[in-house]
Amino acid sequence: MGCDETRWLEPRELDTWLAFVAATTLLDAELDRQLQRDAGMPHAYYQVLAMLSDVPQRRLRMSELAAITQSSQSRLSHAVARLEREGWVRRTPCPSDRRSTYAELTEAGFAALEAAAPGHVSTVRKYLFDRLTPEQVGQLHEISKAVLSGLGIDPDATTMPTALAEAERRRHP
Amino acid sequence: MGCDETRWLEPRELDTWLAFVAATTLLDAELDRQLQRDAGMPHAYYQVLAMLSDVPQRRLRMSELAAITQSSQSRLSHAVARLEREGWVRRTPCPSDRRSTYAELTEAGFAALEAAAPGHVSTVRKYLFDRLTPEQVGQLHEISKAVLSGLGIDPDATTMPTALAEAERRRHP
DNA sequence: CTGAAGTAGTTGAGAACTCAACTCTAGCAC
DNA sequence: GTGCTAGAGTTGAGTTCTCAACTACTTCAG
Repeated sequence: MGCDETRWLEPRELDTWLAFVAATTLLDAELDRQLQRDAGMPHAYYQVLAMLSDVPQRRLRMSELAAITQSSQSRLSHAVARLEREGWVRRTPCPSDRRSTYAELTEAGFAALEAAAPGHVSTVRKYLFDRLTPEQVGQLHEISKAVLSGLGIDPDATTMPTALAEAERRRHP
Repeated sequence: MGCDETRWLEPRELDTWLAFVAATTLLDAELDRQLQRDAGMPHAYYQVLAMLSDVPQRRLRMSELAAITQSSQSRLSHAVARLEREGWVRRTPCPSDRRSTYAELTEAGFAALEAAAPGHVSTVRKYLFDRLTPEQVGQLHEISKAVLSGLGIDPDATTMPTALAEAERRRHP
């Protein structure tokens, strides 16, 4: 019969897949562990602070912030609630659209980020960039962008200047 | 002063890092969503069943299983508890070492895996391998192995035959 | 202006994970 | 043998995340 239409992974693909899953799983765990231990926050929260720090006025609407951190609205809402309890982020209502809320990095939040950054960056170096040749960095960039576009994401939207332009354009089309 | 010894990421590296984090975060979320929706299990649990299915007798010691699924012992213990409640895995004591426990795939577990596999594989294809050229698959494999070895993992240990040999050798050195 | 549909954000319940503390067993020194 | 250190696994508390339901506001058709 015409059963089993599934196109399984070829051996090369399977090996690649298993290695890729293992590498990303462990790398992510390592990043979380380092940040949690040394800075008291998981990687996802670091990203929130980092994105806010890199933006004019150090504030963004919740939905913009969710978009550039690859977070669901719900997840971001819980995250910001925690960051706010910590005193690292402040929520303020948006005057022009009263549905919206600004998330704004506080001084304490900026200080926490500055304290966390060196350890985080050196972890990223240690486990990723130090192991790769310059060509491999380029390859990884291309591969990541290819995957992103497959997920319906404009690959430039993960880079701050463009991410902002995107968000801006979305509001004033 | 000689402060700020941190070697920050260069622009190329930063772009690569942001794209990589975004891609892996979203890809992982997509895999979890697909499996949770269509098979009632997260990706991590799928991996447990998949690894067990691929092994003689469809059973492994908990610690071996933890190693090849990149899981902490605690995480695996919780996971297997859930899979056991579901009737997909059975725990049996190991006679030769009474500290150890076997996790064994049940018939129902095998059936659940068989039912889940096509959808999972086609998601992996759709969002990863379909977007990559054959060269990029090779590059991704090399990059993943480089990262794994940086994490102190033998990259071959994610491939089943070798993973078993490793575990075997560890027991009878 | 009214109401329908869409957008922004929050909330609560439950699932999954982390960390540290714990039990039980093995292997080894003496 | 006795005691000591190490290994295998579990547990519980606390944290983060997901999903679905919800509120509140905006936009736009008519």
